[in-house]
Amino acid sequence: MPEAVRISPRGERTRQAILAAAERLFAERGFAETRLEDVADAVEIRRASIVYYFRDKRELYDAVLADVFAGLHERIETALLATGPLARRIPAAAAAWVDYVGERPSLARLLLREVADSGYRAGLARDGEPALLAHIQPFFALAARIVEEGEADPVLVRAHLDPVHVASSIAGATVFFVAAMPALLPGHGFEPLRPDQLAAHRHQILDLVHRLLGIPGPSVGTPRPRADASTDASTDGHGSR
Amino acid sequence: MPEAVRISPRGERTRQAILAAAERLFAERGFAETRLEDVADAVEIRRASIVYYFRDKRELYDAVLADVFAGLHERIETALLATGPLARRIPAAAAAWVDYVGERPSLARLLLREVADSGYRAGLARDGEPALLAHIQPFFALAARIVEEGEADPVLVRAHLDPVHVASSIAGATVFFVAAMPALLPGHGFEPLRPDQLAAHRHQILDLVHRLLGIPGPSVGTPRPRADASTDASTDGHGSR
DNA sequence: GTCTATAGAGAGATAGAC
DNA sequence: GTCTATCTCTCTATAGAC
Repeated sequence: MPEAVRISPRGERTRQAILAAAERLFAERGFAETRLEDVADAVEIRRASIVYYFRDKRELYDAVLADVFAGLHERIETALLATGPLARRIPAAAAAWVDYVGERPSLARLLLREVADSGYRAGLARDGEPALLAHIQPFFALAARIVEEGEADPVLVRAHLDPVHVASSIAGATVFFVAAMPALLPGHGFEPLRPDQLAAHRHQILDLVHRLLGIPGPSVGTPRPRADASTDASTDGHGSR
Repeated sequence: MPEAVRISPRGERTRQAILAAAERLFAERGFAETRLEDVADAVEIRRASIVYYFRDKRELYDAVLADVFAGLHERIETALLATGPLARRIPAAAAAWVDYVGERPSLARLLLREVADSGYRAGLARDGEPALLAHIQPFFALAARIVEEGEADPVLVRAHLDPVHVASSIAGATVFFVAAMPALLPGHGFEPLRPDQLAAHRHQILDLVHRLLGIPGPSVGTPRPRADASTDASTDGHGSR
């Protein structure tokens, strides 16, 4: 249902600014705790103007989720549908996941919240449908393709794993890594988004994936998963948002 | 600061009932979305009566967190301070973690939410201090003891891992496993709390821990991490809350 | 201990001017 | 497109009777 609201260049900029501000605030505070007033302030417009672009708060939130998940899907899809054996494409997809979360850490918190909300309550889109599900569906379509392909792949058959189990472990580990670190070690200078620390995490995840697939991974001879604050920042300085 | 409010036997029962109902609702819906009215309804009292036991909503929430985390701490502490080599106690602690989450799944969602909230916003106790931190502190004390002990332990020294990294991966994986499964596969009969599925997850986690410690784990010769809905429920029937 | 009743703040939605 | 003004509802917190 493409909203028929055509938008001028200026309007498009405003719309994007609203989306960006909302993404950050919804991620940091959650749906209920986020005030439209604060979103408006961040964009330096008035609250009522938001309604011009998004019917109501829920629609704005859904637009944010759609945006964030679409970006992720694109990355994962690219990795999974590339050429080459599954045993390479699957780790590539895991790496793409980690990198995307690093670039767009809002995703980590939004996902954390959506998962926490899931199953019961009010996290429902306008039509009373669970919000997360709609945005996750494309990933299942992807997964189904891969599983099908995997049934003819000796590596996958041998590993004989439960994709949901695997995906949920990876997702949980990364999302916790990004969001929980600064939380639990305030003042320790922890920066999970710093390129070197993110790389360490990526390494750990890849290691796990390879192990689950039962194929030799990057860990061979490289015992490096150590990422405390004392790591020398010889890489560079940015990596935050 | 022990509240000086002495409570009669009847009062104690009411208090516990409020705590239990609040735990479930805060976990399912989050702090902001939970109505004290709903808590009262669940206990079959009137909203105003809650105030007799808990000054306000925030205090009730903090009491819930304190209760849940205290229970966890007890389990982990027991496992970690037992006798025997660290290489056995650490996996035991991981298993205790998984089992506790299985018994008290509220913890998974509460933790998910607290982590998502962390860093920025309003998840602050009365004194303006981050809520999570206070309840997590005892775990750090524990961790510090173990790290100190580990410095003299050849196994630990060799593995040379970052405890925070490890703990966050394990926590993330389990919590996602418990909360994300039913969310992402509604209607698939997924029951992460079912004993057999929980056992499969515990196995996966232990495997990971052993691998990280660089010692032989339970995985040797037992390729069993498969936990889809088709698993025959030959164990038993309960395991839900 | 538990209740009824009410006060009071907050925040989303809407109407309509510019 | 963006604003001001206002309406209305929801929910917490409080006062005080039983």
